[in-house]
Amino acid sequence: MPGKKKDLIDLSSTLPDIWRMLTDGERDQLRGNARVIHFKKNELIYLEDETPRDLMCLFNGKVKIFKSGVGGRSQIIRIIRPVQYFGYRAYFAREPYVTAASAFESCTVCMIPMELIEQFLRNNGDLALFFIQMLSVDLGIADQRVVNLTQKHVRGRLAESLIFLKESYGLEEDGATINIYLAREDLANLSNMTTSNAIRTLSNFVNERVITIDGRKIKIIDEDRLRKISRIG
Amino acid sequence: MPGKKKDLIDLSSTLPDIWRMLTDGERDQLRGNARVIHFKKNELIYLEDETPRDLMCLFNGKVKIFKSGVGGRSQIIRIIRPVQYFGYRAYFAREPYVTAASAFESCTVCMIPMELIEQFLRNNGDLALFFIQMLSVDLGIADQRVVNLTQKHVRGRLAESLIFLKESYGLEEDGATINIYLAREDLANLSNMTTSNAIRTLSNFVNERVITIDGRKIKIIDEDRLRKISRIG
DNA sequence: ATAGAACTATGTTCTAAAACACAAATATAT
DNA sequence: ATATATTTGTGTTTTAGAACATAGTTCTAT
Repeated sequence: MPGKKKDLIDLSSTLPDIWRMLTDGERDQLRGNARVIHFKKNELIYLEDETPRDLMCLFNGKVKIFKSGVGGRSQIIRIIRPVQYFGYRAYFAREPYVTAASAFESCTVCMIPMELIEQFLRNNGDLALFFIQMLSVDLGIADQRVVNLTQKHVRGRLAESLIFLKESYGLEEDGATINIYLAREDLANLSNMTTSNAIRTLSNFVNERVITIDGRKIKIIDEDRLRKISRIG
Repeated sequence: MPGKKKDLIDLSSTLPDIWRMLTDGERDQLRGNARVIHFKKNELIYLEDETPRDLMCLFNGKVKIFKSGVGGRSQIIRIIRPVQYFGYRAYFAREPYVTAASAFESCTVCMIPMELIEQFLRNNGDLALFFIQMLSVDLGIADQRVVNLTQKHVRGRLAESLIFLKESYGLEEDGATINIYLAREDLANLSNMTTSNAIRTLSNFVNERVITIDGRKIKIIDEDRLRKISRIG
């Protein structure tokens, strides 16, 4: 069916890790079952308690994975950048989603039925190891995050988030501005604090000449100091 | 070599999940490479920053996985009961350990070289899925734990830990006493609070007739109320 | 272009939990 | 058995950060 949107995507270049590990037959199956879906800014990609069906691969845009906790307070659990996979954990655990995902900004996501992936990796040790490694890395990060979010003070947590955002999404052409446009509320939910505290602490960082802010654009002036603030908590 | 300690252990009954999935040849290899090691109470099993080498399976006893955070403050990340596997995450992530493990009480651990396990699961989809599922479940728990530890108040966190200990290690013959003998400090490190607060909050629970305490023995009197305290935070 | 909503900023008050201090009770070692 | 260390229990003080209040600012939609 020439002309169908999914045929226009070159999966071999957009799904680099997985594509490389597949046989020709598996690649055909993947081509026939992958869907590419576009999400607008702030649109929900999946919801807590839903049944997981697809492996998702973020082609472009930015995604947050979050959880609503006590009194509906939201906590951002992790953020996704291109090209990263997400949405597969709950399927493998045979559970409904315990998190939700939404688009920070408009983005393109490739959806591949998890049944297909499971079938592939049962006979493909490399692919199995690929998922085992991703899960293992994420679990290590989650363990670290428990300690950081519970033991560091507000300044340390915010500094850590800024560094984390920089390392995840990089800098703009000026080599200083963090390449993401986040509301203070999202910054707060990422760092486990109230919006007021995120705002106040950002101002403090500005006064201390560690960063500058221009609306939502954050420029890192003194990364060493920021890292030190993050480290000492 | 009859008489060697490792030959005395019947791996088919002590490693139920993995054993079931192996071929006869793999079972022979496993028998030849598995070691059984005994740890005394409070002995360290592995340390943060060490290189992971073995898959560990707890045959009996109780183990804590913990991390030292800001100012050396320790946080218990998860606890292991027989028969559970641990120690494999860091190997799969190709990282040094980010946690340490020690014996709550004297225990027996079976060590299997990770190289062997990796080799097995490359050709064994069921075994690969077994590890994928364990990691996926643990990652879901870690995500939930981030929210619980950061958003719940002291009472909610302690109530949650008590229920968690009960569900992990069960009750003694009286059907009420939690089957683990923990110092208040460990209870605090599990629940992200100071020892004083663990002691004080335990006393409060006693006054409210939710539990009774006799030294380190904790008896759950009103589990419904305890669950409610945990839920509302 | 303008109204309404959402976001940002800052000051003030309040509270949960940490920090500290000390005594009593237990455990451990010699 | 006795001394020493560790753990438990409680009261007091201090503080980080939440909650609340209010105003200015910037989006967004029609």
